[in-house]
Amino acid sequence: MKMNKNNTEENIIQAAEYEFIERGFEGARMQAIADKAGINKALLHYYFRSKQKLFEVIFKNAFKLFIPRILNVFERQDLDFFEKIEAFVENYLNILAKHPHIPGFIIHELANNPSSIAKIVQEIAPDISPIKSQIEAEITKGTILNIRPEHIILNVLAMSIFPIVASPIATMILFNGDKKQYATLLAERKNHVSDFIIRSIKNPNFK
Amino acid sequence: MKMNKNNTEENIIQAAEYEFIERGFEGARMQAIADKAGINKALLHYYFRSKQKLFEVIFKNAFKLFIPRILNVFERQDLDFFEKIEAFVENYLNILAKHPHIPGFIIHELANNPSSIAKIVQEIAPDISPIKSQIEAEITKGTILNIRPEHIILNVLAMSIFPIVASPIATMILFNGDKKQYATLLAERKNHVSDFIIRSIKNPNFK
DNA sequence: ATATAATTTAACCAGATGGTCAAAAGTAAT
DNA sequence: ATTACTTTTGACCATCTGGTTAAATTATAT
Repeated sequence: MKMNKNNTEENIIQAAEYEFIERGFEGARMQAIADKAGINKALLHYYFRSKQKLFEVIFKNAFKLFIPRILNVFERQDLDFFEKIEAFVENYLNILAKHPHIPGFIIHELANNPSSIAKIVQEIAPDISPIKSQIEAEITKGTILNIRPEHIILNVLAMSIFPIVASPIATMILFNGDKKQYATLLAERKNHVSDFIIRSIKNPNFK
Repeated sequence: MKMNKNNTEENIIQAAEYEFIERGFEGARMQAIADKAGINKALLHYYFRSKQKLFEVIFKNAFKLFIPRILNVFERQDLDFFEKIEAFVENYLNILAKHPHIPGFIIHELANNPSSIAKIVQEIAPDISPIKSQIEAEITKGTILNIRPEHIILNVLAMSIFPIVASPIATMILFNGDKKQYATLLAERKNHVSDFIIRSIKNPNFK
């Protein structure tokens, strides 16, 4: 019996995405992927030669989502720097809310550091130098305090990503495991994070 | 031949710690642990009945390190709230620097959420209500802005933990893979993080 | 229709993996 | 020295896992 003629590959990718992101490379099972895709395990190897190859496809996809369209926002001429931060945080938190398991997946797989995927990261990694220079320009103008751009970038990412990556523990510690309360907190952060950042970097003596 | 009479158990734990934290539960191999402990694989099962049991011991230890002695710092009467934050961040970043792989380990294993370890977390999870009430008291006093305590706590943890958990990607994105530069940045954060937090929560109109 | 190429499957395989067992080696007490 | 107990080992096992192969099925072109 045969129902899908051409979307087999897409089925596999979707199934693999779920399995790899949910269980990690080591935890993922080719059989589970085959089952979820509704196909034979041998067909998996027909489309993607090995677990490793299939994984690399999934990882690449995931990493592209993880590396946000920051750059777009920071190229916009119609926003001042603070507005750019606001726009970025809101966009990014929305993306993360849709794909909450991606960051943890990336981080974990990259910690196990097989050079194969490190290479992928290097290829897709974005160039943040424009953002750095924008921050430096703002510092020169005097609108924001003299803080190393890397700290600011890291703080924005940390405050955006960490609450999602660490949501199980955070839920436990902050709300004794109550997921609804934690979801509410996460929703609040769309405004909170950018406010928090801006309050801390803004030069109170400007003008 | 027999060299260690009684420290076998300790050898096992150390070896298992390394293996589990480095490779995760799924990636860890009992054989590797046995080898690293310099013993037979059967002896592993003699001391700890199963991989799962051994893992739970390691996880518990790791989690105790991950959950910092926050509370101690926040009970000190000789520090005002801002000084407490400074002390906490410095202490915590020092602990994390000594055990950089723990947070990622905890987060990843908890994401795979087998109820067995969720139970462990629940048992050891600290009570943060004293910190919450301290923050609320400061808000009432007017020393800090009206921000939900949970956001502040989450931000402190995020800015402390994330740069370490995500160090491979962060190093890649911020410094094109230059680990030394990233290490320098991490060192700077011992002052940066608390300053950044305090600047953002301090009420500029107080008194 | 028929030859050709692409897709799919069932059956298998070798190696790895967590775990067991009975016997050996070591330790301590009488 | 014998007994009794604990610690350690080598050999082994059932199962799982990624991967292969040859044959069957389906699609495509002539």
